[in-house]
Amino acid sequence: MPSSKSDPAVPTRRTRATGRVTLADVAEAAGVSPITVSRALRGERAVAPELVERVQAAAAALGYVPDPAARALASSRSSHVAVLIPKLSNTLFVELLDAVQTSLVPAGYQTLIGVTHYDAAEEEAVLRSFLAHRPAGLIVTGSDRSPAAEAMIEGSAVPCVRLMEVGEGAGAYSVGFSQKDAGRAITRHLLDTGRRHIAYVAAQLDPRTMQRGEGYVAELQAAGLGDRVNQVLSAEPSSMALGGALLERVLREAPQTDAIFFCNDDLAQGALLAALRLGVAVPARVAVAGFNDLPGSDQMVPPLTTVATPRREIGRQAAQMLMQLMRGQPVETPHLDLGFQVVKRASS
Amino acid sequence: MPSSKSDPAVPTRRTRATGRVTLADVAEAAGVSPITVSRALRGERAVAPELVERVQAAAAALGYVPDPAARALASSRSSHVAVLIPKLSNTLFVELLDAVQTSLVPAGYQTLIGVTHYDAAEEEAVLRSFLAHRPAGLIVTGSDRSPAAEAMIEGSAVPCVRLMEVGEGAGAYSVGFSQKDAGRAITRHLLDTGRRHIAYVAAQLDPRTMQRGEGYVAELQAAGLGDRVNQVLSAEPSSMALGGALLERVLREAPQTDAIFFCNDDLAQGALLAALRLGVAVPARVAVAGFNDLPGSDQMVPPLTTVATPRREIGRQAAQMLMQLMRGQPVETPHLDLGFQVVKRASS
DNA sequence: CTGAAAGCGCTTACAG
DNA sequence: CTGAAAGCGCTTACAG
Repeated sequence: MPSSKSDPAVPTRRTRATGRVTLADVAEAAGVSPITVSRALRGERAVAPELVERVQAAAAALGYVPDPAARALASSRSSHVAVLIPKLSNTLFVELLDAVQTSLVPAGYQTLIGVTHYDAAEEEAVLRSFLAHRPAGLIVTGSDRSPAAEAMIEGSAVPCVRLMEVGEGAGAYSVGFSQKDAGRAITRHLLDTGRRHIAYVAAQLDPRTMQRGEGYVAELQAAGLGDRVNQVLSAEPSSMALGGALLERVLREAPQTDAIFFCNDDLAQGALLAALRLGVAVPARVAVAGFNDLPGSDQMVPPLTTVATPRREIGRQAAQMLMQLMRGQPVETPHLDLGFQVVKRASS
Repeated sequence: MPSSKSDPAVPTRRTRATGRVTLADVAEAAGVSPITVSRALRGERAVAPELVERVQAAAAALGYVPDPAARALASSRSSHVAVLIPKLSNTLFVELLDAVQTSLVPAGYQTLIGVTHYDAAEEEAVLRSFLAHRPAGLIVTGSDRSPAAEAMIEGSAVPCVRLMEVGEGAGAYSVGFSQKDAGRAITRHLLDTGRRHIAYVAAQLDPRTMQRGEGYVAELQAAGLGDRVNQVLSAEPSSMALGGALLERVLREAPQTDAIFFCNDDLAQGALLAALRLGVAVPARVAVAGFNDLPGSDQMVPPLTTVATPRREIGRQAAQMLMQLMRGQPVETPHLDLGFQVVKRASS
């Protein structure tokens, strides 16, 4: 029979027992105080090895799982890491996210994903909501945000690592590569193969896209072809269909074009398929290069020349860096440049 | 000058002031008790309209943001919704996730994303960790999980909606469509165009893939072609490159094949590109059909015949259903079948 | 190295 | 319709 509250044989229990195994339960089982359990389980030193063992055994036996909410409330630090990315429709960001998550989850952090849609107001709203969770860390894409958003990040004092760009203007900690240098490198490759009328075709127009364009311009100028600069910029979201349309447009409006550098592989893939449909010979009539080396680029007909970007490694290293910051450990290389690789395939 | 703790003019503050604006601050500003603020802000009835207004004004003026951890601890329900998907490398799941998130975030829920990699042990680990957060709701993909995982879901009493499959065996609540019927429909389309040697080529081999295969078999049998069944199953992860390789293999091992139904568009896209490379005429020599209508399928050469699946709508509706469950509201259609659409393009 | 006390910022359950 | 009390399950800060 269930014992009533007035039953004197039953020790007084917390009124709102949730049935959950708590620190106190483990403490009782191990014969120590709750605070000792807390310290032992968190691996805080200053606990006798013997007690640590006893506590761990008791915790395992009871199936104890710490309550993240209680922990967050008491310590004013949650186990959440907030990750802000512009879009889920770009494979690049999904892979970045996947890599970050793969590193963080085994270490006991929960990833909170915020999609900003390249919109400052949305980013601020997401940030506000996330910071209320007192995340232990923050990972954001690039360094292009509103002053208000920057202020929120600064004001929160939450460790923050920025992805994809590197160095000056990329906050205190960043992992990425030089977008401009990458734009230069692929442009140089096209020049090296004899192309002289090279267009840069971009969509979405985020800061990284523009930086690649700057690299393209710089390289043309260095080659004495500054007057040949032809940037075709579309603010529309990037897609394969758009890439095809832009190829057509460039060949119509600037028929002398003999090479196109697309800011992202989805555009370039779409352009290659459109070229097949239209009977435009690639690379004979026009060379095509992309950026990022996304899935499928090596399968195209012809295979797509592109710039391979180390996004998985960027995600992994950013997670490592953030974990060091969250633990209060020093970071030896606050701006980590992981480089890039020009991948020469048959489209150029 | 900063007032010292012993300064008698300073009212005693909580020792560990975090600087955060709390319920108590709002209560003081509004001249009511904290509990009234709590109720007013949560929109609980039984608060005088005038007070609600006063409280909201005070909260806005102070920039009050509720602490999710405190809320979770006190109510033993967090604002988290855990979403379990097999992989981030399949666009299908990313779009599902995006749709779920787009619906949930504006309603004040935080999405916790768990990637299971089609691995039972990983799924159990993720589930264990997520359930410790006492999520308000749970969204999982399909109904293929270990008894241990099912038991954890049941035992947690957290409302759960399953995605992509529908009806019997798909738990208490599901949003999706009949994978088997979709497999039948695309097979019938191939039969209708005169094909008689149709192969079903699948990778990854999750339950949904197998259900599509059952539909393929059923439709062939219904057409009196039960002896023509040719299922080529690869446990490898799905990819465009694999699709190309499987096309080659099928045409080599079963040269009489005049149509291939691939379980996912990435395989089919890879097959179409391989066909271009190899000079295999599609659809003249062999018709190709895919599944899901992923980005790019309409751009292929020739454009890919496939089955359009309403994954965004599935994500959206699942989120709506879950919100009703989390609010304790009744759900009129616990198994929501959103159907599918055969998209006839030039590859068949 | 260990612990008793207090508190994190909310909500629940009980009164009135 | 409103509130005082207690408590959610941890960690911090202070002692010893």
